[in-house]
Amino acid sequence: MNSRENIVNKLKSAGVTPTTQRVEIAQILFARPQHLSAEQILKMVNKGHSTASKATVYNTLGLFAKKGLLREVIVDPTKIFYDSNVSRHFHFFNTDTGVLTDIPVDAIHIDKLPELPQGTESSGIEVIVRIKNS
Amino acid sequence: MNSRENIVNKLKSAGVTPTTQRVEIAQILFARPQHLSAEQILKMVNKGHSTASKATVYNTLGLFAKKGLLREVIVDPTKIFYDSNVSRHFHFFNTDTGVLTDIPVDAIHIDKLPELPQGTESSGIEVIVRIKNS
DNA sequence: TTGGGTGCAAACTATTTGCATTCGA
DNA sequence: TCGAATGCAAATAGTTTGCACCCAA
Repeated sequence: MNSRENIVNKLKSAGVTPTTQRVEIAQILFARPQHLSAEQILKMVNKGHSTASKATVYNTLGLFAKKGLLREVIVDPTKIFYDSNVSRHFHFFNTDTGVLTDIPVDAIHIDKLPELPQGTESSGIEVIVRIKNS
Repeated sequence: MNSRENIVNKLKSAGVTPTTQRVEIAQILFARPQHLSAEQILKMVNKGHSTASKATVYNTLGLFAKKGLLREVIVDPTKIFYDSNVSRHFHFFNTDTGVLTDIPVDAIHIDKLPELPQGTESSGIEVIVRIKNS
């Protein structure tokens, strides 16, 4: 399902030129919904066939996020997580283990939204439930 | 109201030894509810009577957060915000301006909470509404 | 061929750490 | 006094940038 061809098309329809490195990175990310840091992605890419430099990985992740292929999750002050699931959902963040887990959208019900400050529009709502081992 | 004496007592009751630098930092933070970065606090301290080094500011903020006097707000990958309002509330984060604003607790209603993963307990729920200038 | 993409290394920034000095109960 | 707190500078980690090279349309 996530054949190379599918990935190439996914990138194209997002307006991203499918270069060798970008396809390699995309194949890793979109193999399944997951939360990865740039460093993890860099390592995974370089275990595979093609390689990519640190700069290219960062550039690519930033580009994918801007094009809506990825979601940046900011929960840990030391690094950004990239979430290959861009559908609406929330997160648990375990501060002991550093592991990010999904909360399905229907597990939290928000029935009232605040008024936005004047002159602004929403670009997304995030719910993070911080947890620790008990 | 936020006299030096009050601040000293506040630190003491939180189990924090009230040294010169800590009291100075606390006076700035608790003057009113606000969201400040470590850098801003460093500058503000050093405009005042006493001074503090960068390391002391970071140490102090970390200590205050651990003791529950401050809340760390992680919304910007480049820096941590320290919120002197520790009562339950949520945040707007304007990604254009970098400004963090409070959302009163009653402006959002969450009527269903997710089950936590086994062996974990919650240490806080955060809601961040990202906004941009329209 | 030629402009976007890539790679490398250096730059940058926020934060942390090691260690000698100083402060305060 | 004597351990805790501080200050400084260096170290660290994640991320960004500058620029020369390269490849694919």
